[in-house]
Amino acid sequence: MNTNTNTMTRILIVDDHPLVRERLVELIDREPDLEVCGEAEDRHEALELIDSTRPDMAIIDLTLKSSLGIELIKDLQVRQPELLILVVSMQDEMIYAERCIRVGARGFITKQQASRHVMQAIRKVLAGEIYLSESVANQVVSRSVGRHAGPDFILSISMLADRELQVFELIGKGHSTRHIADLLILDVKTIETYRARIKEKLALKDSSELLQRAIAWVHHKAG
Amino acid sequence: MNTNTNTMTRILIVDDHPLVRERLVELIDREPDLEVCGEAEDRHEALELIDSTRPDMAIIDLTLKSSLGIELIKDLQVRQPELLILVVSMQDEMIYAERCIRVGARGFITKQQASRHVMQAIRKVLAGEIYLSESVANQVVSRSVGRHAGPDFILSISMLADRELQVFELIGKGHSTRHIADLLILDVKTIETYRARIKEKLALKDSSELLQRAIAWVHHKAG
DNA sequence: TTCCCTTGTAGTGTTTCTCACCACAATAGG
DNA sequence: CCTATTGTGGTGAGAAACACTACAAGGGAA
Repeated sequence: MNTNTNTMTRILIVDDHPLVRERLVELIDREPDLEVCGEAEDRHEALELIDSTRPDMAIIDLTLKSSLGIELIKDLQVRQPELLILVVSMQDEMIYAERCIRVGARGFITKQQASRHVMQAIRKVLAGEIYLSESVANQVVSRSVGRHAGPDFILSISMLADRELQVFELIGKGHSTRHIADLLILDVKTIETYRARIKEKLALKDSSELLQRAIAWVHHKAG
Repeated sequence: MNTNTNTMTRILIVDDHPLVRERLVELIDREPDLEVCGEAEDRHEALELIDSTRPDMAIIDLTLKSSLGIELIKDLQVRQPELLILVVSMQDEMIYAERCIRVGARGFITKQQASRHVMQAIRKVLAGEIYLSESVANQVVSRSVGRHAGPDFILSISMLADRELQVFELIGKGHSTRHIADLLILDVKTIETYRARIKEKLALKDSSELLQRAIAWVHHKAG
């Protein structure tokens, strides 16, 4: 532990994979101005450490054992609103990035990225900017080419009309078009129109992209 | 690189997470009698390195990008039958451990384990024994007793063949039949056969039941 | 108030997918 | 040794998705 503790940026690591934690600790501790002030494996430990160590930044794994990472982000934001949160995820699904940023994270990087990118992400977040890893950012770009999509891609789902959203959620639960039609007492053709409109609004190109988004959305809502 | 190369046990690491790879390299290289002879991110690199470096042991991440972990184990066994394989997984699902051991892996450990357990696993496998991490071994017990997530749900899924399970999981992530065929480099017709067999084994009557089960399964695994 | 855009609803015709069978070689299990 | 399972593909009929088109009702912008 460095003696100049008060001049250093203090970082808390929350990840349930020891190998990853250990490597992160090394990467951070060898920077002269950064230091790891704690390591947590789960939500409970994380909340305790956040209170006892008051870090400047937290690096959080999205997929912890018990509780969802997203909930943890929200909790941390409540306890310490000025905390900078960088999410490290195993999945490069852009949905997760959206969700994380929406609830207050300042960066999103996947574990597929080289460690120098991890450090870049840390630096960028510390500098007050938002960091998105390239694969995620590319998806964002390719999506905002669509004419409906503005810079507020994060809110894109809120652009859906009521019926569209209803259908979207049923899709995400794995229901077929026919089944949805039966449930809503509408013609199959009508549901097909909704599917088409949803795809257009969310700039999705085929039905599996639609399905994936819908699954992720339902998953998200369910917590 | 140590000069006594020929007296050392050479290990190949296959994992698509740089942070994990780097940490494994450190752990291994600081042992006097072990050395890392290569690192691979995917199946292709792994097969190349196995031929060019002829390692004594391979440490393999089960969940590579396109979830071909099990297939990779089989391939490696074919190319170099005397190769000792230790599987490192993010999931502690017993099903995977079973399958891995069945196709020739000599050990199964999760990334939730502390790094000293990783080294224990390496040593045990090198000594010719089979290593299973505790959490996995515990699941064997709790599976015959516990009932939280519906044991027959899991049991029935464990009746799926390797390829069937792969396809099942990809379905649950929302991929289309065509996309799955592309990912696994198989004919669409082959995937259709797997779909049919999965439906039969799990007693599902149509594709949306299949989809719903698959989504639920992926969800279940992801927590 | 007029006009355009969005929403809710549905039809037509073409392409793509699903499904119920079939096939066959290689193992695994008994 | 024999049978069931697994991994891989094929055929043809029927179902579903897709790309358009249509049209009435409502909501704002001009």
